[in-house]
Amino acid sequence: MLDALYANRFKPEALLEKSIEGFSDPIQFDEVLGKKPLPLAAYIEHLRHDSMGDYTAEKTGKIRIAGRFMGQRGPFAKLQDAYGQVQLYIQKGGIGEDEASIQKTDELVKLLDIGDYIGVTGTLFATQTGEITLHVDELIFLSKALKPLPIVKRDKQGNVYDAFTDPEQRYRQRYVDLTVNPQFKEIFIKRSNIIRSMRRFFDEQGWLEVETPILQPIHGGAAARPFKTHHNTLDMPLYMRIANELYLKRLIVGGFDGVYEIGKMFRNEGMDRTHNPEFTSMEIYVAYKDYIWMMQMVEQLLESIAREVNGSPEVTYQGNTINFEGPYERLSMYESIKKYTDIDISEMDEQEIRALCKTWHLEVDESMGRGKLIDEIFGEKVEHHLIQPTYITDYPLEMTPLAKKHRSKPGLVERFELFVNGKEIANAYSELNDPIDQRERFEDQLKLAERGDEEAMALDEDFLRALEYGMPPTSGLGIGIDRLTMLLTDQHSIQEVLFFPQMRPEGH
RNA sequence: GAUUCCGUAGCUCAGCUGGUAGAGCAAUACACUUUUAAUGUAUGGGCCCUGGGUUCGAAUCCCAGCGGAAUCACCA
Repeated sequence: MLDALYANRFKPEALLEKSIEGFSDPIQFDEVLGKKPLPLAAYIEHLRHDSMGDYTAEKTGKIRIAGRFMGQRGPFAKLQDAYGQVQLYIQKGGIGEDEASIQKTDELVKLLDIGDYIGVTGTLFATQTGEITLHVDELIFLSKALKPLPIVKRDKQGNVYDAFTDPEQRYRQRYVDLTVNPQFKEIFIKRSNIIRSMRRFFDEQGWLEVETPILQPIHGGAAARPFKTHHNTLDMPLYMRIANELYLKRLIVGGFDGVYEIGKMFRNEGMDRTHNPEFTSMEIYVAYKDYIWMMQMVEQLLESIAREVNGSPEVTYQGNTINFEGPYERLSMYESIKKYTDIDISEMDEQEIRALCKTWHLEVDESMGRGKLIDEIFGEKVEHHLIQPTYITDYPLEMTPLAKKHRSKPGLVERFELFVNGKEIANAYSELNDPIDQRERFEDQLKLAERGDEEAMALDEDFLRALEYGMPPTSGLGIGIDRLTMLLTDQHSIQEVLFFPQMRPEGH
């Protein structure tokens, strides 16, 4: 049952009567300037810059567009399509073939509400104030907005009135946010451009985009708590993937030179402004390469994305200017700790490092191995200093069960993480391809699990079997797409780069 | 999970030390057929998040719950 608001707004009998032509003879939107449908707002922008006002009817001909009616002031109305807003001139008593149709159109215009979809045909002209405007000579009703949109107004100084800003409503009703807040819509367009740009970069190298299982019997490849589900026919538990690394490596074993996957990962952990339970990652594995090669590849990749998406390798993020031009600073894990604390821990054993942590009042417990302790120090003392893109390399072996041992530094692995603005955005290894070593590393993880480390990695026998058939030397990389998007769009919160961030259900 | 702040009209918000609701925009009607957020006049519109408590009386004070935000914890 419609309440008073909607009954008042819908005026069903009246509208049906006025709009019958629109339903029976659906408008066909012409192809104009090779674009269909015509992005009129973009076209007008083009005319402003390139044609110096040559937007006469002779030049542009009749134009038909469709979109949302977004308010009226006298004979001037706004029509909004996917690309922006265009002013319409709707002259009372001036639209129609004969008296009857003129009257009908006038009545239809009076019944329009903000948000209604209409289609119009007309010619362009410039008003006294110079705004390029569509002089409407045909108008049909297409679809009704029963609920009123919150209308945001902006003046010439850029002041915003009556903004639709409540984050809860913006996220829950993203369709409204996208309709009335073009600045937030832009973020999502940019996100799409980032992914397209990345995909093109990889495709140009000849690497293959693949898809691997999201439902996995063993949740391998990372350390995190999974979402668990159940398959009825097989009557077995399945896990939503926390990573796809072990599957992509199986494909390298299968003979591909380079494979990558862009997709959702799922981690059953806390939510905050940089974590959502499902998030998008890009993982790539390239055969016959190592992590040194990968560092240089990442520099080229990020610089080219930044240039393509923002027009410059420099971006401003929360007041910091970040430059994605390579090469980036490279510091080993130990060097970085030495640089920011003046203490060299490279020769210390687990007990000494634990003692050091205690003098700094870091939260440590007996379940933490040497690797975790070092990670704790790094997170507390170093991470926040790394504003410009910086590679941290050569991690302690215990922290990284899937990376290859360092070619010259005992106890370390060939790994780097890329930090930007104090946050990790990429992680890469020279991949461990020795099945015997890999089995030992998994067994070390089991020991950590026995000590109470809930994130220790599970052993995957089939993955070991794949390695036993032989895997070429390979370098692998993962990039968090959401965090990269946050950086390139200057957003503080992951929710602003996800169309539908996870929320608690609305309850009453 | 902890702490702090917030929840009032479709939207943005005001409601002081308790006396049962206000503005602007949006909506409706009429007039105006024009401009560049905002024409005028009039009108309608509220389980003041939910449930308890204190009180003669609660949007306001107290408790619990629900939802959101920030910070912290967690998070390779």
